[in-house]
Amino acid sequence: MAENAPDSLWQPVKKARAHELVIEAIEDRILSGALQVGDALPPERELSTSLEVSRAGVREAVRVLEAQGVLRSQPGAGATAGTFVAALPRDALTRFLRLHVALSNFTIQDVTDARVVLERASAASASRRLDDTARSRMIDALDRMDQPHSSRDSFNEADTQFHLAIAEASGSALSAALTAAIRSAMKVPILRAAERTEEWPDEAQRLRREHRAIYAAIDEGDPARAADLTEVHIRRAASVLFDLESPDSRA
Amino acid sequence: MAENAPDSLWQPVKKARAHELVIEAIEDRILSGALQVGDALPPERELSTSLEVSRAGVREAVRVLEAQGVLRSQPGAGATAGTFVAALPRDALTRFLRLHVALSNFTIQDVTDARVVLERASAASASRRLDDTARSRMIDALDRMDQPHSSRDSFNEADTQFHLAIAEASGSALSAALTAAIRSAMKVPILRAAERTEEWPDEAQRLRREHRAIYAAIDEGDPARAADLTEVHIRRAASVLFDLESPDSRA
DNA sequence: ACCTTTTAGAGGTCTGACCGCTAGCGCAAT
DNA sequence: ATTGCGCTAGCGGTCAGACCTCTAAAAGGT
Repeated sequence: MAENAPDSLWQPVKKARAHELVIEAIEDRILSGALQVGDALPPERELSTSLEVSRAGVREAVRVLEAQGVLRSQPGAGATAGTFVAALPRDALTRFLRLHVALSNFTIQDVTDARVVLERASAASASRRLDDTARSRMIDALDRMDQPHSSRDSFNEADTQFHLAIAEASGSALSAALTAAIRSAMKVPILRAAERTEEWPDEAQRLRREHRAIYAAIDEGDPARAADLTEVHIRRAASVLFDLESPDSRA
Repeated sequence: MAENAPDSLWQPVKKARAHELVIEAIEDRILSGALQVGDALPPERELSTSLEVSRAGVREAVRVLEAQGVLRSQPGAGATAGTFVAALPRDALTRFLRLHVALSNFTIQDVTDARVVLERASAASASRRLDDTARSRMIDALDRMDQPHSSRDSFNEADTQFHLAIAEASGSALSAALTAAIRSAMKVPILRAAERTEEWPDEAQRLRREHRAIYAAIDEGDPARAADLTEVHIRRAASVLFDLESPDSRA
């Protein structure tokens, strides 16, 4: 037999930990369709005997899936108590991105690029399918940003809501979730940057104008202009707030 | 006092669970920059006494952050043992999306739309900055798809690698991570669909041609063509494999 | 100097107990 | 009949303590 086989053929034997096996067991049932949204899992004690791991192992697995928005646990009795399959990807994604941005796994430049890509598409798509609900959400956010005495915090909140409204009007749930998560994850860093910015009134005024222009393009059903204005807006704001250079524009 | 205040003012009192407080404590230190990649956390027993929760609570929190690629635990002794702040968002994102796609929180149509948005941008960006490493990765994947007797599984694997190589060549870490996670999350559903597809040899041949054409556009530095070919490729393949209609194209 | 053994301390696991919560039941007062 | 109350079963939430496995590094022998 060959003595010196390539290393790639001899990958390390994985010793799975108990809670990982539990996660896998639950994931398998989800991926196979045996578990769907709304379904209940067996009680923790029951699962722990069935899977032959301690209850702690089961609980660690449940915690992981709960944090990912896949499960939801509730104490108590009766039909509402127990652990259920859920569908709350939004907050989970936001927390995930916020942490990894803080860890600099993704730089401000990376995040800005991704925002441009996603929000160009959101703005263009929203231009084609704007309904009254979305329209009023955007106008509401714009109006709140117009409050002359609003704090940077509440301005930032309204700013976030404006971009979220566009994302959700785009009609693509995943793109919207990604856009929303990224903008939400950047909310605090943006606020921090705004607090450091001198000449904030001027900048706020500029942001108001840009937002109004984006809204006008969407409202008039002009996808190309909405996309371009969105890109310019995001890149300019990022460069002012975070002191970035504007890289080459993308397709 | 007002009796009928708006519900929004009376949000439910939240009862924080022990492990959530631990997560928050760790997150705060990460968001404030006190904990950075590579730093070690105190031992579990120490943390549990400091935070005044049981070790189980600490472990549940660590498990959650570990699953998100934020922490990494290792048993043993000395400098390598313990729990450390890590930076492995990739697998975490893939698992997250795979589960939520399976739960139909995101439909195939949603995922396809998001892929188009992200991969158009990746392809265009890669066209502007292709280096030899990326070039050889793409060619390698293309060659493996050319193996006449390759199984659908290995074809799918090479297909995934091709799209991954483009994403990573784009130079934007977050876009690349999102693209990679989405394509990886769709790997099994795509394989299942391919196994159901009749006339697979014809479809495989069509995919080979499309991939080669995309590579040619990238290699020649033609961002617009690379983006368009990528969109057509993704939408056509999705419509064949998953029986979708091609919606309106996006900007 | 080198190899082997020991050890300390980290995470990994399990057990069994107890606490807090709440739907549903039954009983009592209205 | 309706309302209100308290009880109870069974769920998740928490905890303490024990034991196991693993491994870098110290201790010791060759």
